[in-house]
Amino acid sequence: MERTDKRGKIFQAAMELIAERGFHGAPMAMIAERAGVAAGTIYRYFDNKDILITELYSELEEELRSALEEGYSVAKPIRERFLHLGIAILRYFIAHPLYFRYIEQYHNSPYGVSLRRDMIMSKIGKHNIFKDLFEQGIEQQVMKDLPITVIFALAFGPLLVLLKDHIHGFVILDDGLIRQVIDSCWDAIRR
Amino acid sequence: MERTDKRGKIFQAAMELIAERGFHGAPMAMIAERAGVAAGTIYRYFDNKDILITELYSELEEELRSALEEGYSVAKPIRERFLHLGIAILRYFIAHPLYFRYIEQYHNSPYGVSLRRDMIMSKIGKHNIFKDLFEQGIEQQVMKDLPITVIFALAFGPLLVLLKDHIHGFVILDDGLIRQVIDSCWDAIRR
Amino acid sequence: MERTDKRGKIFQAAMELIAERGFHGAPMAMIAERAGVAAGTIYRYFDNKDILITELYSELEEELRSALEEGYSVAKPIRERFLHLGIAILRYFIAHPLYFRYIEQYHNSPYGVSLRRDMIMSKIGKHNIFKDLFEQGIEQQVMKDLPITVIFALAFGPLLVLLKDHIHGFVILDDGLIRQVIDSCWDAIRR
Amino acid sequence: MERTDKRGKIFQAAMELIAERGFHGAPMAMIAERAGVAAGTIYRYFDNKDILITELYSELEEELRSALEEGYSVAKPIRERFLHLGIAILRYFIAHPLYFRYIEQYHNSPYGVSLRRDMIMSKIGKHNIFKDLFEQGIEQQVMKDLPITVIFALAFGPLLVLLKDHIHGFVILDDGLIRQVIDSCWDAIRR
DNA sequence: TATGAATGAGCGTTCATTCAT
DNA sequence: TATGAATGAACGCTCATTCAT
Repeated sequence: MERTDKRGKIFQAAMELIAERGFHGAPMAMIAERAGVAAGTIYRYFDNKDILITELYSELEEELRSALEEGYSVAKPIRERFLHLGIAILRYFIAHPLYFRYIEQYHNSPYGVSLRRDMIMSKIGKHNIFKDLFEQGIEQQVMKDLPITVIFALAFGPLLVLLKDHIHGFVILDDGLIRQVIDSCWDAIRR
Repeated sequence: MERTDKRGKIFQAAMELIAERGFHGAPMAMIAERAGVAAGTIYRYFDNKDILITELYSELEEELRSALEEGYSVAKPIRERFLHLGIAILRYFIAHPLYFRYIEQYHNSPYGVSLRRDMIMSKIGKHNIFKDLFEQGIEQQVMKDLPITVIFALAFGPLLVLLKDHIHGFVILDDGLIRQVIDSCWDAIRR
Repeated sequence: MERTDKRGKIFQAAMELIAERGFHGAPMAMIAERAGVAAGTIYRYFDNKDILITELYSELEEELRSALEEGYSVAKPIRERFLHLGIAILRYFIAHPLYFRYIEQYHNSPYGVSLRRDMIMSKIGKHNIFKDLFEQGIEQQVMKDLPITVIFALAFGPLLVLLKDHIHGFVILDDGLIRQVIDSCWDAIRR
Repeated sequence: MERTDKRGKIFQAAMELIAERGFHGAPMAMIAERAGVAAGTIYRYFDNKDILITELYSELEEELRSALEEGYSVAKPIRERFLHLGIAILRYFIAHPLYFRYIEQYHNSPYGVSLRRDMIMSKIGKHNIFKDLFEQGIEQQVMKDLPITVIFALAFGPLLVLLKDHIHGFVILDDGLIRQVIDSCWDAIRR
């Protein structure tokens, strides 16, 4: 459609700058410059900065969801599904560290407060693979009988911390370590 | 001494506003107003906003540290020490939710980037009770042989997520649940 | 090109206000108002107030230099060249009293301290017509054998005082008086 | 009288700071600190900063006048009296460079604009030794028949420039040079 | 549709001055 | 008389947003 995909360029520029410098380190003029458009042009695509930020977040979240669902099958056993998700999350954000930083920035800001609910958990609509997985896990007595919120925290809380550490270079998450980490998370929630 | 303790009032006002609205949602004039002082007065106590923010953080961190060390004994067995710390962290921040929010804001900002290292881990000087505990745990083969960073993430990552949830009302962490959570964290790191 | 020449208007407004009221009597908002622009607009043309002040000075200095060089010829005898310069200086600043005041303000401020060297003397590059003139004058034994700094002071010090007086209305420098003054200055330096 | 002469200390502190840093580089709090008094104390002695500045100027001017009058005799011939004054001015300010800087600051500011009239010329009351000297000089046809303002500029303009240069280290005014300079000034005004 | 100059509210900070002690 | 904590107006500057071109 768009010859130059200005919208995409604005998105990319905003994502990079905000991920690297925070919302207040990324003025609209700077986003425009990096996107190669005029400042006013951004407002053709987004009503204001808040909307740009929020839509960008939604898009990233959607992309994450589809990445996680790739190769995911509800037919597989609980544990296997859990391992798949855990590994997929780590791999995804290791491959896209800026996405992780952006999402973090978002959650840790007035923007994120409104739609709330933990990062990956943001189940809009009926089907949330995490929720489904955990409910089944508890039902089948494979997982501890704890509130889903708690299961979620036990399962993925460590990943958030580790991804931060990985991005900052405090630890290197290779495939072996990733597997050990997810196994340990499983230990936390399994019966 | 101080009849009115303006410094304390400024601290409290800044902490509340920043916890609730972020650094940029808390202009100095607003902090001053909530503290019941004139804008210029803040500068008698803190050279500038950055220093106010940083000193406030240091103070909160120090308070946390001393809260955790209360009743903590290196003489006790590893597992018991771990339980003590986990429970203490949750209880402390449940009692002081604004402290938690403030500290989160701080870490998720250019300020926190410099001293980096996860929240509670910020070990100044030689002895860090977390580091000591985990090193001994690994050495005594009570904990998994993983990098300390990873152990730390497994042990406390869930708590960060849960505290957020608790503060937002998505879960209620009573004593029973607290205990179950910490037990589960232990499951993640124990051999 | 520019229909409205905002940069020029800002320059003019800044020059007038600073000349009349000093640097601190000319807030950016006031400069903006007189220039007929918004306060923020100034910053499109000048990074900050210091740069506005410094560039304005450079521009004025350049204009002065070119005014002095007009009709000046190194081929003419020393005395004639001296008369030309003296008269030209007085005429130039009588015609542009605000320039004189601005330049004075500049030299009498932290800004002017760095490039220092008396007002008109500010020789950039090799060739300074004043320096050249005085060196030749001394060499040819037409002028007293004194340090150039001293010759300069004797030659132009009176002009600075007189221009101030003229601007304040304490004396009226007409062509006759101008000539007498410059002749007297020549008396001070000639052998 | 005053055991500690706070007024004098405030004067000295203000003079030094303003001479070195300009009016705006010398906040009342800084003056107070250097004077060893509390900020509020200054207001016991001077109604406000403007008055402090103005009174300080008057005092310096008075001190200069009395320094110049020392050894000055109307009985001596014109030329001798002129030499006396010229040399005395240079010596005085070479000995008190901060006084010179302060007076310069003062004249080059909104403060100095009101009482105006050139530095040393500020004749309050009937008898001004400069005015008297120049009037007699003209009358006796020892000096050129020029407006007193002009004579004054020719006589003392060079000194102002040279003192600046001396203070900045661009020239060293020793006794020999001082004499040559004053002689040259005499050349400018003498018939 | 795209531009980017222009806007002006809002920020962090300074400092002359006041006043309770 | 002296203090210095407190005040708040005013400053330089930023940046989300608008709008004439």
